[in-house]
This record gives sequence, C-alpha cells and structure tokens, in this order.
Amino acid sequence: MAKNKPEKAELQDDILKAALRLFTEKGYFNTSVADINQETGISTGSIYHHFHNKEAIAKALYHDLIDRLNHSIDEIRRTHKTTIERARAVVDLMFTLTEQAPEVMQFILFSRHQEFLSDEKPMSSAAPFEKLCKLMLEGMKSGEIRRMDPRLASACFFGVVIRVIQMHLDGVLEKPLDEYSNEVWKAAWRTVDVQ
Amino acid sequence: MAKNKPEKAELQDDILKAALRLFTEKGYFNTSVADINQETGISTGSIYHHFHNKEAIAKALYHDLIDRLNHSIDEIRRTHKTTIERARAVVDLMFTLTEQAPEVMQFILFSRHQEFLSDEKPMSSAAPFEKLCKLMLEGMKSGEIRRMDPRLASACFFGVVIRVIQMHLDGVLEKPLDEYSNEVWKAAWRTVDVQ
DNA sequence: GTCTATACGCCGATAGAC
DNA sequence: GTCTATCGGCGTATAGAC
Repeated sequence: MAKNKPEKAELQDDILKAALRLFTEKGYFNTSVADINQETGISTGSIYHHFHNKEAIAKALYHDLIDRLNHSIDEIRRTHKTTIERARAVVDLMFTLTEQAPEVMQFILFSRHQEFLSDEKPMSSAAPFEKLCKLMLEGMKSGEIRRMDPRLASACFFGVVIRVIQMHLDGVLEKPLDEYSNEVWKAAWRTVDVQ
Repeated sequence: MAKNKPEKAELQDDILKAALRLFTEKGYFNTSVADINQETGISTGSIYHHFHNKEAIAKALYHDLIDRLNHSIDEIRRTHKTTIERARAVVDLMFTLTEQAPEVMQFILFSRHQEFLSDEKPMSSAAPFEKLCKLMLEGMKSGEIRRMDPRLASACFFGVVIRVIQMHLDGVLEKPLDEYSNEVWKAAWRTVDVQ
C-alpha cells in the first residue's frame, strides 16, 4: 500500500502535510486551495494535477492516517499478549502520537469528516476503532475484562483517554501529557477491570 | 436573561430551531441561509433582519444552549448535596437530553464551534465544564473523590459519558441509551472513586 | 417587518502556454 | 508536470418595494 517512489510522491506529500496543518488549524472549510498554494508554494494548477479536487486531498490524508494507526495497533497486538499490556500500549501510543504529531490526532479524532468526506462512516465505526473493540472482546474472553457490550467497554476505556487528549490539545491541561499517562491509564482501566 | 416577549421572538425561535437541525445534520458550512429559508419558509431578508449574519445565528444558538445547560447544572447542584448524587444526576441529565433533544447535545458537544464562531473558547473551558470541574473539586475536599488535578478528574469522568453519547449519536450502540445508564455511570465513577 | 430581486466577492476548478 | 490566467457558480449580504 505504501508507494516506493519518493521522487514522484514528493509534491503530493508536501501538499498533504500543508493541508493537514491548515485543516487542523483553521478547519477544512476555512482552508482554500489558495491557502495550500501559499503554504507550499505549489501552484493551484499543480495541486489539481495531483488531486482531483479539494475533497480528494482530505480523503487521501484521512486514509493515510487511518492506515498508519491501523498498522500501529496491529503491531501492538503482535508484540503484546495480554489485554492489559495491549491496552496500556495503546494508551502510550496515543499519548506519544499526540505529543509528537498533535495535528495527526486532532485530524483523526476531532475533525468532523462526515461534513466534508462524502460517504464516510463515523469514526466510531472506522477500522482502528473496530480493532480496539476486538481487543476488548478478547479481554473479556480471557477474563481480564468485565463482561459487557464490547462497544460499550471500548467507549468507556477510550472515552477517558480521548477526552484527556482533547483537553490537552485545547490547552486546558497545564502539564505535559506524559505526566498524566499513568494516572489516566489507571483511571481508564478501572472502567473495564473485573471487579 | 430569558426574554419574555413570546410574540416577538417567534420568528427568531423558528430560525434558531431550523438552524440547529440543519447545522447538526449537515454542518454549519454545508448549511446556507437559503437552506434555512427553505426549511422555515422565512425569507432571506427577514432572516437577516433578525440576525446580523449567519454567524450570529450560530452564536445565539450556542449561548442559548450553553445557558440552559448551565442552568440545569446549577439546579442539580442545588437539589443534591453529595458529589456522588450530583454526578449521578448530571449523567442522567446528559442521557435524557441526548434522547429527547439529540441535536442539542450534538451541537453543544460535537460541533467545532471555533471553526465558525470567532473568538470563542474551546468547549472544554466553557462555563458548564468549569462548573463540572468544581463539582469534582468539592468531591475531593469531602473525601468522595480521589485527590487529583480536578480538570483531569473531570476529563476522566465525563470522558466516559461523552464518548458513550457520541457512539450513541453515531448509531454505533444498538440499545437505547438509558439501558446503558447504570453501567456507564458505574464505569465513570470508578475513574474518580477513592480506592 | 417581511418580502423579491439582485449585487458582488470568494473559491473551486479548468484552459492552455511553457 | 508546473505554471498563470480566468471562468462559473454559489452563497452571503443588501436594496428597496410593500
């Protein structure tokens, strides 16, 4: 799925990077193609040569990031065996990603894709979240997690994590995110822990 | 703060109601004033007679709903004395509101106001959320809630609740919301409960 | 106060030279 | 493949009759 043509994909990549920055900072609808032009120095014509239209830019971005997240979750699943370890690793991943690439998390978690991507499912039912749901289900089977609707379990556990990330991105939490990591992890786990 | 001129406010109200419906269904930027005209039968000119511009409609809507939510939280604070009762009541309120007026919750909790309202703070630091934060702080003082950053406590507790509401509104949870109420409440409380 | 008709700017998208 | 120039349309907002 990853293209191995670095020379050719360079402009594409610049466009996507700039679009990500602008979309998260000002929002999709407040960002014009002219803005992307100004940000990258790439002309309108060239932008439209690489992407069919503005929506296609957002779409590529979205699927790109979803794919990467998917991959990371698979990796976690592969390298950790218990649900508790996996869940912990996912929290670490999300926190680290938020610190290192806030725009990525902002765009994936908090932009309203359905408003600008036609025929896109709500994030809650996108692939990565389905995977997280499955992790929860397996945890129930192994007895690590209380028996309940797996989607609800997922909502409870990640609700905590996601909300903390949102407040961090909103600048409401004063300390750097990783200082909350342990406390948040414990709080989230308590929502699904067996007794 | 509430206007007692029902005759005069009628059109205003129709406009706001329609705008709420459209904004939550299609999003602010996908809703034109012409759409509001079509939805209400009120002409463009008349709409602009009542509101300075499109943004002003969203702004009025936003502050209206925030005020109402604020009021409800004050009421809960008045009628319940312990933090545990208050927290429980807030969960009930939010779930009930979600069932009875899904657009209201959708708009308050999940639309990206900062993208269309200039100079608006992030929701995380809006008045109702500040109030919820204070409830948490009081719970710590009374020994009902574990000592921690009150904003973090708020994020943990309401993270669970809000995420469940979101999944419900996204149509991902199959059963009606109130059937999850007890389970969600317990899960949320565990995130802040003293050991 | 409510309407219809219209002005006008912005932005998505294309044409066509190089 | 990249650029500049330009078009067409949509959508906000206003003018002005009633």
